Amino acid sequence: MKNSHCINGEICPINAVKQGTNIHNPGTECIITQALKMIDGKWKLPIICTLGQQVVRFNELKREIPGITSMMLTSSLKELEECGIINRESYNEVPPKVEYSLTDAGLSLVPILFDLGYWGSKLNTTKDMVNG
Amino acid sequence: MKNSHCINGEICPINAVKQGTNIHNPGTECIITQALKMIDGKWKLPIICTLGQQVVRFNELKREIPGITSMMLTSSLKELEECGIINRESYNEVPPKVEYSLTDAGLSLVPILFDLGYWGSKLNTTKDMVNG
DNA sequence: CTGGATCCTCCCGGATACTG
DNA sequence: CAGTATCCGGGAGGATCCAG
Repeated sequence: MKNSHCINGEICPINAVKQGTNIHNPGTECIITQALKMIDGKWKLPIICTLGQQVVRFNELKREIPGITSMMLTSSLKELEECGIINRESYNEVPPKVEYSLTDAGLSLVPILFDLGYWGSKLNTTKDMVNG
Repeated sequence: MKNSHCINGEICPINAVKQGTNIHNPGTECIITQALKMIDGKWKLPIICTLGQQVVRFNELKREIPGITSMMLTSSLKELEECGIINRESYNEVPPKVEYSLTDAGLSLVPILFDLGYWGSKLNTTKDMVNG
């Protein structure tokens, strides 16, 4: 069964993960860790899911995501843009108008996240049954 | 396209995510956020991937995961056990012997994580091509 | 409207020493 | 061998005010 989950003949993610934890090899980080880092942080997921299929402006996002501050929204959007998950379209108008949307890569991430959510909900259901 | 990603007719994860961010509704957290929390932390992923299909003892894990301390290994294993991802089997022997392995739920998580890793690696490949 | 700059708090995780 | 106990620093994220 070893390496049965390897992707396209690359180094087995299992080994890659272990390398990723090696402080002597910080450059060889696991691809799963890399992917998780892209959506890490308190507000990335709400942003991704709020965007969904839509094109949304800054203050719309702020309204749709209760509790987020301008600073956290700005920095989260910036990081998501830098790793290619969202598009940022700025119009030179007064007052300013900036529109955010998911890239194709961002759109392709959504079903995977829903798989993960479904996995978690099944797990909780099982636990609830065991606990009565 | 709305709700096109809904899981089994449940509330659309998009709405669930936004509820999850609502400080007035802390109990209604998004299933994706819940799932991500289960594997959150610096050492959860290395542990899961090191276990893989194997049954591994405490100090074996410690050796296989460079940099981890006993304390972080203990607490991470505990959290993973509590949410049903790993099994803990303790034998009453001297010296002590405790074996850890993935539960069925834990095993079913691995392919999803590899999907995520594959998604991330594709995204990076695309970016590299764009940047030359 | 779309952010930036500053200050502050909390807690994750590291270091070290100890135990049944 | 398989953990505990304690102390501590750094960074993520919140609050508030400011700006083009």
